[in-house]
Amino acid sequence: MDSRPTPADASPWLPFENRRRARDEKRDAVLRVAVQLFLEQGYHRATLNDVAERLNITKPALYNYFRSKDEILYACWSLGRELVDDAIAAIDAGGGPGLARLRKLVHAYAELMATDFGASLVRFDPRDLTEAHRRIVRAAKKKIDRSFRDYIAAGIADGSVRRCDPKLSAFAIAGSLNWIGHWYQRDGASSPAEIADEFTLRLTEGIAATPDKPARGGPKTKTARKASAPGKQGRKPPRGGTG
Amino acid sequence: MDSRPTPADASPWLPFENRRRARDEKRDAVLRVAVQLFLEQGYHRATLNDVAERLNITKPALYNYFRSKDEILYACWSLGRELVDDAIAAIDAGGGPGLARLRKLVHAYAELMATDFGASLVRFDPRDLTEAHRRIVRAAKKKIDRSFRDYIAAGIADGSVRRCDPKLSAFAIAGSLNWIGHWYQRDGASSPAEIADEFTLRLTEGIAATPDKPARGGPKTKTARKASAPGKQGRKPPRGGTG
Amino acid sequence: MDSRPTPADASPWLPFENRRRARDEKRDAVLRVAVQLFLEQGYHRATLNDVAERLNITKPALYNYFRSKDEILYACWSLGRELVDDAIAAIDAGGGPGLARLRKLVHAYAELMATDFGASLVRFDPRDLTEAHRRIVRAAKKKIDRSFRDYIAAGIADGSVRRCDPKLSAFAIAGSLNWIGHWYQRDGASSPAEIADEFTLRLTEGIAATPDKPARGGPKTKTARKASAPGKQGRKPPRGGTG
Amino acid sequence: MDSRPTPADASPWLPFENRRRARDEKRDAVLRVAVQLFLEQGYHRATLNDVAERLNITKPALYNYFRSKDEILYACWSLGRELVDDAIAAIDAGGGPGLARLRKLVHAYAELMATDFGASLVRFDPRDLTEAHRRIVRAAKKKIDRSFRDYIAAGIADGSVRRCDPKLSAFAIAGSLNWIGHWYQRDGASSPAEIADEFTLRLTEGIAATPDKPARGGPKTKTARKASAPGKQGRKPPRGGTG
DNA sequence: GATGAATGAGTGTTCATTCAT
DNA sequence: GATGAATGAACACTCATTCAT
Repeated sequence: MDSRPTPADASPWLPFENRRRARDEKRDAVLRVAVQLFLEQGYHRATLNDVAERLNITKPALYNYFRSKDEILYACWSLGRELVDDAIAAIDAGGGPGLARLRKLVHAYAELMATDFGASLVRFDPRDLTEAHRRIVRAAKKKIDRSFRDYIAAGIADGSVRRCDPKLSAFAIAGSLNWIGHWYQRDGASSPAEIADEFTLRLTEGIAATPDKPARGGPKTKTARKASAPGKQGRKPPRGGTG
Repeated sequence: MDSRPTPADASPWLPFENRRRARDEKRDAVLRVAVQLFLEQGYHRATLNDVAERLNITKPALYNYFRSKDEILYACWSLGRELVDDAIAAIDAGGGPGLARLRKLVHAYAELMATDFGASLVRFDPRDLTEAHRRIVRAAKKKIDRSFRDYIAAGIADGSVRRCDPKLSAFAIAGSLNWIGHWYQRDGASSPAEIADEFTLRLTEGIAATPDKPARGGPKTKTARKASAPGKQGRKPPRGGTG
Repeated sequence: MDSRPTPADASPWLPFENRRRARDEKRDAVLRVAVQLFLEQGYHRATLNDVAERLNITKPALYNYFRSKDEILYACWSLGRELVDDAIAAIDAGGGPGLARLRKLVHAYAELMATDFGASLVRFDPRDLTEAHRRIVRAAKKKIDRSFRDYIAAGIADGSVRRCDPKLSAFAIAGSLNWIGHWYQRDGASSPAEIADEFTLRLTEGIAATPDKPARGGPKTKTARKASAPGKQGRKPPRGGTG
Repeated sequence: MDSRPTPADASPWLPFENRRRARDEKRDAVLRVAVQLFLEQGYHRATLNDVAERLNITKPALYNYFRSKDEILYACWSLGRELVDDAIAAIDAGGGPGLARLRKLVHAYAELMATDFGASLVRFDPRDLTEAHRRIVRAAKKKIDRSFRDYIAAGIADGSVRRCDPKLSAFAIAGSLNWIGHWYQRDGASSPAEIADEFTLRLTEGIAATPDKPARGGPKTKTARKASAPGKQGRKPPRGGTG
């Protein structure tokens, strides 16, 4: 048995396997493995050798796809960013009252935080990037923050959200969500969908105009909601909230 | 102008200065500089040479006070932990309804997150520590988390807090607070006290039994609350909530 | 003039030379240079830089072949051990009376002590090795000692050796031989073969059953025995016997 | 209980003890501890801190008695040398046939090899000394070797020793003896006196003019010779002769 | 496209030695 | 005489990166 987190067949370089998959596929494989390793061991402790080893290739081969270690880091982050951007774009496209949109974002963001690339967004240290990339990261984060605030402001305007400071509220909500990226573990007690459901409810009930009466579950998930009556204590985030 | 964050006179080794301060004072100076540097540049990028240089000593001199780099890291973290423990002890000693205690904790914790040693608690990576220290860290974090939950549970019992899942709520609150350690900057728009006041209000209003009517300001701070009417947009967290 | 003991062409890394020799050849070259340097300067005084320099490579390149300095030390020792083991195996395979086998061993061992890898066996300090390797070393030494004793015991049994304490006699003989590793120098007055001949004679005459009548020269060497009549003072160990 | 090899009271700096002993006494104490540590751990692994610690003093205090670490090493060696010189002087003063004197030397030398300062002579590496000291060491060793050869030559002249090559014989004998310094352990099976007796017998029986008839025991020791008939297997050197 | 081999720059750590007190 | 503190010089080891093949 192979106890490595990534099943060996995730690597397009597997020996005895067709080695002619598209370049992009290989690039993606590098990122999948890298993001995992970076999260698992931390960027500085994880060596390119580790990455290469898990891919059944050698270290210099990585340089066919990336120019440097920090470029890999950036690419990981970038993939995570795309996910958030897509989510935001979809929500924006959907329209609806501010509170609904906020809830959709919270839900999507929470789920993303439970993915490798999503967690990249908050667990990687921008100081490991080049200045150029660092600037891009800063801008992207600002944009995401903007969305939170905009939805809240819109909600206030359309009456779905109580009067409050959008900046600060966005801030508190995002902080809570970001933290998920630090504690979530695949083998934890709660599934990403469950966590997302709960956080959607909890993080918005405080600012909803009509407290306590969201349609419970907001953006529906196909999640098997394992018999937890609303209002009852049921959700179980795996570890302590202090990280 | 000296652009270094620590004013030079923070070092007991300053040339031409009285070198006879106590050993503990020097040890503390090392920690003050180290925690700063670790936060500023990240643990791995900050070298012991950097630390020593800022103290006007040489690298090996550090080994008079600490046995290894990771021991310095642990000592920094340890100091932060003491601060939290003291705060919790004081609150426990004070008694009062669950909600009041929760607010005190939120307030104290938020303020701590704006200090170097406080931020250590959430910004240092336990994987940089020895296994022994890592275990201590884990236990301490669990204990802090416990306090959040206990206060909430007590609040529910005494009627000061609405029925909710203590675990999850503690989780959301602590997540939001921890995040402060990641974005707070000394030169930001809001003072630690202001941030603490706001977070105390916002993070607990959602679960208070009688929403919207906290005595506004919870644990009073002597903070000059610069004319910001409740409900109006006044608080200014420096950067986006997405870290 | 190049005063270095190893002629430059011993290095497969010589500049402007074909660099494509086999990996094992390079590994061996490292060992050849390392053992030399370790004997010459002592393990602690010899740095990996020294080793690398003599090989026209850089220090980290050594890590392609060995994981640590002490692993190099062990590998040197290990090569020496193989030589002894082979000699013993050959003698065991050959059979013959105890005394004859003892003489063969003394002869072979003496000659080995005059080689770099042979001297490793007695000049390297096992305390520089890891515990695991140290155990192997101890076991190997015990096994060699065993052979000396067994041959003596066999000799007593078959009448070729006088009655004596095999343990102690083996001890005295081996001690004398081991010491060769400490004083022998390539540029000394006696060749390894000469030394081996003499020691074979002297160290066994005391315990031979029929004193004074070994076939003079025991295991014949093709050594040019430079006109030294038996009984006359001819052999010239380079330096004093006190090391 | 104190498990350290040297009883604590060997240190003139022991707390609560009269601290006013003579300077030389302290110097000697340093040497006693140093030689022990150097033999125990090896010169390079033993730090001056280790030495100081065992003496209940601090590292710089050592510099009151010695100018450098290698001077301590030399002083240890020097003490050992005195012991041998004294023995030789006594033997020379005593006169007697060559064989008798040789046996006295072998006996005395063997016993010395079982002492810390005696072992210094053969276990310390002269390359750790300054060039000046190294020269002294070389000269001293030559002189000792000279004595062995002289006694043998005298023995041949007076008929007590069989015709042989004095140089080589001295060499083999001394080698065997030196090796004792490498394997002797205080807690071994044989006492120094027993070892000395045995080696005196064995190492000279081969070259005695009338083999097998030494007055058994040569230079008498008061050693309790635990019932071991001559010629029978009785002596038990603790470990293998291969070091 | 991939690799084996090599490197340069750096990092924590050790330790004999010095010096002001 | 003794110490606490500091230092300089080294050293083993790591790792991202390069390059000839």
